[in-house]
Amino acid sequence: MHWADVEGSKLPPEPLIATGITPSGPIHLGSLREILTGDAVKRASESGELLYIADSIDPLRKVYPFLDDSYEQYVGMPLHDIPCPCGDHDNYAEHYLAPFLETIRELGIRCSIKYTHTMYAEGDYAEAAKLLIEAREEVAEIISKTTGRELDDSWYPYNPRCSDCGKMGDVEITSFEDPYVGYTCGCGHEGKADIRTDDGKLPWRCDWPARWWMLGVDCEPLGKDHAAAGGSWDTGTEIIKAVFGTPPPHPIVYEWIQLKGKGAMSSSTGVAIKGEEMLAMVEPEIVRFLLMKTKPHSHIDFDPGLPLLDLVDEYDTVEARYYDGELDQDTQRVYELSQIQGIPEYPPSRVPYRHLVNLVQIYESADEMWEVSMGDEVGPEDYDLFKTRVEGVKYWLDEHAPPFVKFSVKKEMPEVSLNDKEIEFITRYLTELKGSDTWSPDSLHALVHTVAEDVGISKGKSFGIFYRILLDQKRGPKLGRFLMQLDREFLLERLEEVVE
RNA sequence: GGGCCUGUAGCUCAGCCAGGUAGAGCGAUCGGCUCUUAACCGAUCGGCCGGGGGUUCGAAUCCCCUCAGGCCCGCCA
Repeated sequence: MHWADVEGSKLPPEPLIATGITPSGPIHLGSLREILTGDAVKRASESGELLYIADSIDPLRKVYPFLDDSYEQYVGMPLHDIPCPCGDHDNYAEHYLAPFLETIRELGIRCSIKYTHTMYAEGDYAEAAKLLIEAREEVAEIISKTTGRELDDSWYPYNPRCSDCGKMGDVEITSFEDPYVGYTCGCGHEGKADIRTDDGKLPWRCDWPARWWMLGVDCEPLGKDHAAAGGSWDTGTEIIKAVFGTPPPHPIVYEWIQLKGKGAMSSSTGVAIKGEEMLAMVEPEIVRFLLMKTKPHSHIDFDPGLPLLDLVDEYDTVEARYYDGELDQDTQRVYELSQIQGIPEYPPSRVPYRHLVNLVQIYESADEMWEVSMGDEVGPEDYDLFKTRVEGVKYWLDEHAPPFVKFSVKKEMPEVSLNDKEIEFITRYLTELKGSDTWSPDSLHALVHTVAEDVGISKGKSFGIFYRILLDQKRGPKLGRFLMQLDREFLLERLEEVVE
């Protein structure tokens, strides 16, 4: 059974599946795994609901490397109250969230979205905050017991926000008279915060169980950081039982995604591929496929270079076999869970990504490529699919392709000096070419061998001549297919030019 | 100090949860035309399933121990 079905079968009917993120930086493929895991389980469990919580009231912790120094003044303020880095969004949180929300929409994820700053402002946390503060000694004991961390008597499970400087970092609570906590801030201000509002927030270790309780969360995918012993999962489960008297949700722990050779993806280190960058390279189904085929607890080494092509090929193969009914049950399920909305009635025809890597470098427009590719396998109804993939290949070539796959067909004959043998080779090749009206990648390829044999020139050299006169490079893509992809007239003219 | 994950063919991995004759893709080799760098088809080669012990009629699979690698927590989230 597929992992999503296994997890789904453990949940009650109509489960509420919750996940979330603190939008403090670019949201990458690793974070995508969290919501996609939730989405898979939601699909596996009938009539489940998926909830995505953006922790927009969480304060900015520090000036991350991707921020400029002016953000120093906002450290300690809720993300929702910090200006947008680019100026186009309402605030800091929205700046990072907006492209991500667009990405998950394109991935076919249907979920409701909540922002913690509105949840606090609207009083959703009022009851939970009260219960937690009243039980603060017990909560403190749970936290210190499971983390080994010392919490003194003045500790409260509540972080007020200074009404004067707007920051949460340096505030100490001095009293509690329901519903107000009195505090003094490092800025010198003394005030009180209404725990029924967004005057402050619960610390994460308490916020999390509070959500579970008040929303009735049945299942939550969580990163391995939370799951480690003494982590927030351990304290959260204890707190929800002790303070709220309800059981914790069913956890699904997922592993990190590593960027091959660069370590774990992380927004703060910049080692990451953003969700929208993934979609710029490959179809959304393929992003889903990567995560659906891998069990959440296995880590993924993602390599956006040449191995990306293997992933795309694998998807194409699985897709073709799906419609041929040749897949085992799990792989079949992987394919289904990779779809954006429903299973296409007919198998989509996809021009191989590797093939397009050449075409994109030969032709200017997608239409030209389309004409060259139109064959038995590709019908007009697949044009949109084709265009999307062409765009993806272009992006991949610009951003992630290794240098040796890149080339450009020279419109003018490059300056090359060919010796008599080489010119003789091309002359013979051209004559043979003109005499044959059935060109195929194989025949063009084989012709190199026979002509080279006749002329008495080495095979390696003879292949090289083509790359020199067409690309001004010593090497290039597989020759037979490559020559077929070129415009026929253009190829003949270039060869004529060599002969002259 | 603690936790999780991984270790199966040259490489990437599936199979483990519900024990029953070790699998796929890639690579390699050979053939398909004298076949190149990244093509296609067919075939072949290839593994005491990290090591040790236990449970069992039977273990890659379950249990214990051990070795190796990776990551995370013990600030914050």
